[in-house]
Amino acid sequence: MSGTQEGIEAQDLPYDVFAKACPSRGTLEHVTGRWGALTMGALRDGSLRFNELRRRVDGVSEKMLSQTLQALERDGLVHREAQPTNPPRVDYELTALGHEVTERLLALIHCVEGRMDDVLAARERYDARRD
Amino acid sequence: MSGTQEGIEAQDLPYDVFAKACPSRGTLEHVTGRWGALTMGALRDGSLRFNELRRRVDGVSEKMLSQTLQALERDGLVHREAQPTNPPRVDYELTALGHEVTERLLALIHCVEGRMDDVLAARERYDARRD
DNA sequence: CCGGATCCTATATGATACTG
DNA sequence: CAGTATCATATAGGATCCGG
Repeated sequence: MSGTQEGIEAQDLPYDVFAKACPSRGTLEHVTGRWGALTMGALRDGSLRFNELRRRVDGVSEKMLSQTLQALERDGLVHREAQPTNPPRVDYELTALGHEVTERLLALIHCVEGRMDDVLAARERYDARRD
Repeated sequence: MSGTQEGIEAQDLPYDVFAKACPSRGTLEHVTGRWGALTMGALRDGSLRFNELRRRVDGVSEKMLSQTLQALERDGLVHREAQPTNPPRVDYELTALGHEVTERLLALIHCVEGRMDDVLAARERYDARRD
């Protein structure tokens, strides 16, 4: 037991995000978090510098972008390439693993974006029913 | 400009999650949020009652589950079926829209779960390099 | 240009008690 | 059972200044 999804095509994976203590839960949060998802999505088409990323990920602060990138780099999803020049130049790009994850992530994002009209309509119905 | 992803297969979608003010960003957060993702994933194989969900989504509190379900219901991703019996019985299930989203979500989750060994190895390398 | 350090606020989350 | 209400806390997030 212990909170896992039982039966039903359980492939006996060693990692189960439904279990409270599973480390995959943390990584999933890095990937799907507010800034993690957008950062990885922004890097899909190639490497970007720090401030380029800041502009693409509209609204992110320096602090959060820095923090987000470090978590993604630590998880092996993003590679950081620093040039010891002055002024410094740092490029970020997805690793092979990062690309795999980002593909799924973008499929999800595009799915949501493509259905937003339905979502907004549902919201109006929900709010109306609560007068 | 305005923070959108330009060029590159831009399908001119009306909604762009990279834009700060786009409502899709909020919905994406409901879907990918700590409890939203797990809740939708748990509902994939059929409807569940409130406390069944609580047990499947290991670690969620009553409050957060309730709050999460309301957001997902409002977005039209989850349907709530309440029976006016005593004691009350309430079943939650994915809507058609919810299923579409959840499929993508689970593809992402399984991708992450299946690559956790790589992630954990990357973490050790990262931490070692920082002694 | 790329962040690190600091301070402060908002929000998310958790624990507990209570109700129909 | 299925929540809501309340209180307390942790964490996320933002603004700003500073240094390599």
